[in-house]
Amino acid sequence: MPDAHPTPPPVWRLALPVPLPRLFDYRPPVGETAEPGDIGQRVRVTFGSRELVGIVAETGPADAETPELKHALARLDPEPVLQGELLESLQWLARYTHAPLGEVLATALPAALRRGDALPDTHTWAWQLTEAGQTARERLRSGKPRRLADRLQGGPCDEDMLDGEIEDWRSAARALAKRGLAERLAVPAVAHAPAPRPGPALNAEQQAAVEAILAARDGFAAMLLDGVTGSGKTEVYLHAIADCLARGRQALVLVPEIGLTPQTLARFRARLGVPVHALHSGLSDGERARTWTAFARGEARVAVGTRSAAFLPLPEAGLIVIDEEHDGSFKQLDGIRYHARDFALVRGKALGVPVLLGSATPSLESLRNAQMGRYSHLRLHQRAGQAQPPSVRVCDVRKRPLEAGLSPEMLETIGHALDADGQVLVFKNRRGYAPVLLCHDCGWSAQCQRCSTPLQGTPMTVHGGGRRLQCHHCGARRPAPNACPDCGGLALQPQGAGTERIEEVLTARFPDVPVLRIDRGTTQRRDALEQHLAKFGTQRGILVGTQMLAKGHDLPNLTLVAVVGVDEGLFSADFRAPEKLAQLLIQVAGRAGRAQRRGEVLLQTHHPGHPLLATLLTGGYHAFAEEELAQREMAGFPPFSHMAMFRAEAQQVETCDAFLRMAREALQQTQTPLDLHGPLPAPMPRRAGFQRMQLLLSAADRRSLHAALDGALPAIYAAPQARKVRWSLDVDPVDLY
DNA sequence: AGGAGAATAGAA
DNA sequence: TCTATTCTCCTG
Repeated sequence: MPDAHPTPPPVWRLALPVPLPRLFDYRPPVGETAEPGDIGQRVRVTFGSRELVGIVAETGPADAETPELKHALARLDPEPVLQGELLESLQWLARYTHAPLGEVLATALPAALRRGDALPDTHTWAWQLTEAGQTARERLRSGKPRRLADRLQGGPCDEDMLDGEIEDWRSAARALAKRGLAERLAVPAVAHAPAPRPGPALNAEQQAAVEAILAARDGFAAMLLDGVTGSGKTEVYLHAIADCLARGRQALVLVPEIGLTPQTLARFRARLGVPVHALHSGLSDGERARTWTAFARGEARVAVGTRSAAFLPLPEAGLIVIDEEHDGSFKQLDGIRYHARDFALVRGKALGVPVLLGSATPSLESLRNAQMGRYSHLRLHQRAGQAQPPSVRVCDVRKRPLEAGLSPEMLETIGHALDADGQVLVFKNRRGYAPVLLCHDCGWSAQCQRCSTPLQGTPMTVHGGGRRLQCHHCGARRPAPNACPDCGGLALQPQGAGTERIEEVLTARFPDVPVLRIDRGTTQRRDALEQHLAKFGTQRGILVGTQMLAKGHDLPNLTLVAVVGVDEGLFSADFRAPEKLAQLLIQVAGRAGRAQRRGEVLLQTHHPGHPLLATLLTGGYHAFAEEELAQREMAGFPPFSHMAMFRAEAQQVETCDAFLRMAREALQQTQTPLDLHGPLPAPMPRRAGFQRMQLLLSAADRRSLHAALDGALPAIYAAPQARKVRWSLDVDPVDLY
């Protein structure tokens, strides 16, 4: 009997890469049907007047309201590109960041796949000797080609492996190929049987850490590997990864942007004996898509990558490692504002595999999680080598004549280090854009009278070209004083001199030694830092730089690290500044002095008695962290509260203000317990002709924060003010001011 | 977001 | 009156 109300055929609900918080229904191409198994497939559709690639997010009956749906143009994949755990984790990420699913999925897919390109071949390239090559090998003169020929004697060898074994093998291979002695061949990327090579023996602490990781390998576990600089965390990773490979599982290692060096990769390759896939922003779209696909097919085993590698499919996952977990580069600052560490933890949980977070200076969030028993806490106290920790001195610069922020004592110490044929690193801490006002005579800095308590000062930041002070908590404004309210001195000045000025002064003062400045301006390209440092070598001279120089390349002849700009971290309006400063000081201090010579660290400050410095110098990072966590708890800052930030940008300040006030109103309407700060001018209130403002939300528990956002966002999206500004929402923002 | 059609303001 | 530019609306 025919159905009186025939159920309409199911349709696809597509996640499209547009900033609209909903899915779009389409009928499949004519003659095809929508099946639940289509979820995760890419399809091409017309959307308005353009064509887009979307992902099937759901299937189901069409919405009765919509009269006639369009047909999709084509199905792009026989199999879903996104499925299982990765798709579920990405759906979680869309909910957590309150971002449209389509944009999240587009961010997760490699660019080539996002555009709709076919899934690439995943064969790898290998080299082998030709028959002529076999016989001619012994007659080759010793040199690169001979070394390569010897290596290929045993059979074909993967290009990836050669990268780790023979330097510049490509030119040697070209030479052999030209003479018909070697050839390149495509080999299907089957999982290689790992051929690990032994490393140095582990000390007792490392051994214990490895055992703890192996004991937890059969399910999800978050583990904080908390080890001092030089304690051999990488060895622990390598052992855990080798075990993971031996069980036939995939391993993912996330590293900060600055940490993915050829040396790091070479070390992994040499020890693990399988191809190690690097994922970083320098890859071409093609390479990226190939690696992604090879992991999706379970062919590739080990990836070492930066932030976006957190989106790699891992159907046979066994372990996730996040090195330098405290590093700020894991947080994406535009588009989908995700935190790769936090997302990796979510994935580890969904995959049922351990997640290992390593750092010498763990984030306060992770330390708190360890304290609460959510992470197991593996400590490495011993240094692996025999290097001694550097001596650290504080240099009081109150009332001292400064040249580009450098005191006479500092210049003198630099001179001594150079006289002793040493290398000097002048390190400029540069955090945030909004400077605080500081009295050079007594160290007084401007605080908000309404928000400060005797325990916790709330700095005001300098705006309006030095004329005005503003509090980023309550929005209070007042004119900047002309004289210091404490000592009456007239030496009030906003913090900060740039690295260029420092370089100038040092070049003038030490004309006979090379001065090399390393910062974003001089070092754009990925390998430029390596090249600069290699060229500089171990000669006597001065390096001037920022964050980039805090870690990475070895500087064996570095005997003095001089740190300026410490006060900006001590008195920043951003509650995370002390944490960042402490991490940086520990890291940068770790650069001074190697085995032969004891290093020296000099911190220049107006606050020689500041508790942060005192605690850090006497008790080390963990003593600092404990005090700082107590401060955060008292002040109600993360990890004891949860934050989100609305940012808006428009030609007119009033437009931004109107949007954010509307958002504020909508959030208040939800009746959720929230603290709202703003709208306030953003740290860089003007950029490229745009005015920028922000609205900060803070809630005691995460549930309230998300409830408020869930409740308010539909109204915020729909409001007329939203169409007049460029706005964004950042859950768990890291840079507040 | 991004494209299209509508509204608006300047130049002949 | 015509055209260059900004504005507003919509996307299935």
